Amino acid sequence: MGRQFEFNRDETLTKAMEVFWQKGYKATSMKDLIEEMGIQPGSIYNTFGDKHSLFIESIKHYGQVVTSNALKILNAPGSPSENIKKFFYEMVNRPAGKKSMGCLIVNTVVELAPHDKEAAEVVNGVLKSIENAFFKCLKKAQDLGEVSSDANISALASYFSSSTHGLLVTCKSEAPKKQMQDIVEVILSTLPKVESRSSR
Amino acid sequence: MGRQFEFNRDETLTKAMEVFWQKGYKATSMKDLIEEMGIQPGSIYNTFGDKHSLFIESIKHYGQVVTSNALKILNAPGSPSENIKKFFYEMVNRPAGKKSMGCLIVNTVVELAPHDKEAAEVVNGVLKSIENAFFKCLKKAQDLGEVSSDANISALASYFSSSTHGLLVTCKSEAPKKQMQDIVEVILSTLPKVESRSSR
DNA sequence: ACAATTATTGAATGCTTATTCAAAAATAAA
DNA sequence: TTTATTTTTGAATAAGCATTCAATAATTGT
Repeated sequence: MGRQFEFNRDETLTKAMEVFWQKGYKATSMKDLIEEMGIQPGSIYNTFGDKHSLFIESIKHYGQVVTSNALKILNAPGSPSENIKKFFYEMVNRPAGKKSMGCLIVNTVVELAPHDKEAAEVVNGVLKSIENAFFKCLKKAQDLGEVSSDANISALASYFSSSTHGLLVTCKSEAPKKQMQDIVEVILSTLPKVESRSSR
Repeated sequence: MGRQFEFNRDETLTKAMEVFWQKGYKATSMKDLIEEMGIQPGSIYNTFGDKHSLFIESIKHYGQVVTSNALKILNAPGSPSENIKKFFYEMVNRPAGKKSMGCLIVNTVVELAPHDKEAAEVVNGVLKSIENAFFKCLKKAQDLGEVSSDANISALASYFSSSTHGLLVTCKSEAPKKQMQDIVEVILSTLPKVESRSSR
């Protein structure tokens, strides 16, 4: 009963997420959001609450997408250390346009986390999930004998997570693809090779 | 001739730099700057130009400090690979208060570089200087036989730079010191040990 | 057809922002 | 002491900001 919505909630949320991703929280104005989401202020406030609530929902949504994507790669059947390699090579092969955008989670850690407890909780949760996925993947690798049984896989999981952050910052600073590939090669050299292919 | 300045230019610039470092560019208001720098708007505009010019000068100043500090460590006499280790252990042992502030250069890469050409030029210059310091340090290590002569030291330099970014993001996300140490251990495992001390 | 309910609209709100400027204060030269 | 020069002050400005709300439009149940 009553008038029905003219817009799709998920679609407009995705639009908002993209604006925040591209411009950051503070640099995104309600005017930007109104234009990109294609709805009027009243509809935004009625549906998502204020700007901050909309941002929190945006990073939660982004977090879900990025987490499920990471899990899909790291939990894929077959060699777990090959899956970790795929994870990093996928990062290097991102579409050029999205490179300067980095990752909304990492961007939020840098821009907001220290002063915004609510945002910090969300992004720390996402980071913990992905680090945990690395850990489980390494555990499996260890069980299969791909990784030495006395390796500190907890440390390795933290390292891969941190290395991901590093790549996402590096790719925002005009680094050429070749350089990104070089970095990934070194990151992965901390893992024993499954098959001895090509490089150095 | 004429009235003389009542404040010290460098001191107020340092104050401004600290505010930008802590809060970011967009989240820092002129009111914040007026309070922290301890001078009135007219004096700021008269001395530094507008907010953006003051920011550019702030990141240039920060860049000089951080670059000279990195060079001091990496170019120190003695073993170059030991110097690289010191560089990373120094990062882990930063005062706790400054951890959530990360690094103004990395913060700027994430917040502004993609949309602010002038800021991008400054920070990319700083990053290039530090990566180059890593390269020269690795070259010296190679000449001394501390690093294998067929190692790709250009790739390693990019890797150490990217790893630094990663650590500076990780430390902004409430990561405990132990975890930071673990990560550094793995980062440094890509370097051959000079002396075989403790950990693997 | 009417009443009740709910979404949409966009102008209006009041607050914050960066920036300017005229007046006042301090200094140095004449 | 007066004049010229330069800095300081802080109120004033105008633009931009997030947010609200009364009016309007669309829909459903009676």
